[in-house]
Amino acid sequence: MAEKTTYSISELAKEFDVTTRSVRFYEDQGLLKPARRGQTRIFSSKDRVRLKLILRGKRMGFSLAETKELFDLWDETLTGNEKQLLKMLTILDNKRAQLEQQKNDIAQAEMEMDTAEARCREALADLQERKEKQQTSEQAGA
Amino acid sequence: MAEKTTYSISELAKEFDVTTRSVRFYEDQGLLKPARRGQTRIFSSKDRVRLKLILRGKRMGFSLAETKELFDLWDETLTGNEKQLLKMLTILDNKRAQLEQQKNDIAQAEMEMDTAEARCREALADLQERKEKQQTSEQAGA
DNA sequence: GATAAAGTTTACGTAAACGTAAAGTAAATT
DNA sequence: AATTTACTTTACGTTTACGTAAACTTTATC
Repeated sequence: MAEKTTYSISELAKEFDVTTRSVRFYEDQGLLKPARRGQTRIFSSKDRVRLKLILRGKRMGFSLAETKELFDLWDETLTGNEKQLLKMLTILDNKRAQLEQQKNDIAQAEMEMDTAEARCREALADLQERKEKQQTSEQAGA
Repeated sequence: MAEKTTYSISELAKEFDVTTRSVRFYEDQGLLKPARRGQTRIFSSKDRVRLKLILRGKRMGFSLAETKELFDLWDETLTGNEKQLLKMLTILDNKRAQLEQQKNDIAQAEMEMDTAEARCREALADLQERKEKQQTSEQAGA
């Protein structure tokens, strides 16, 4: 049961629910580097992983340029250059700080959504009460 | 010690580290509704809160349009219309789902950053070893 | 062999979120 | 009175992340 190793552009597009245009654009920007058979793009499972990372990055508010920077840096670490490795470590630190900020933001947002929901439910309950009162007063009047 | 209740555009810009251009743009898009003294904008603490929410939203990857939608909906809930209240509740649910997705994304990213950092540190350790070996061999050769 | 289906390049168009002058007003300072 | 300082509006420019159309090739199907 080996993992599938190559993908067509439309296979990837369908799997991740993006347009082929987007995939080609990501290649154009240097985020994907599919092989070619003639003109046709052939995506590897590495490309697939990168696409997944691109999209997650987008959901997290990262620009394509930011994501590309990470990809490039990561590739450079494979050369083992000490300077690059250290740079990668500090960048990882920065990203961690960003994630902390995002977690805080999310926690705040969740709290505010809790109080917002509570207020909505109260307002709805009030409306219900009024409805019932109106019904009883109608009964009394009948 | 009452909270300050009004702010100039540059006060807000400085506090939140955005340009006055951005603040004016947010007003233009209907996200802020400062009062005026003559032509000059006078921002209330409500405006200040909204600006804070706008920026948090941006950090979380929300567009201005999305944030505006939330603002508008929230304002509408104050009228107490039942339909609006129910709509608000379902939208809150959707946003919660989004936040869950983001939390998953963040958790995934953190894990991958852990392994990335580990690989960096290993590579650095390898480099250190080689350096030391070279030094000892130099000593032996001398 | 025609024709559809999936792929390609090239290129212009667009929405979002501002940046960046340009030109003017209004109040405070020298 | 002149100038600095903080505002204002108007409006064109820019970047990002694609959409969309045109014109073409390659492969599969009838």
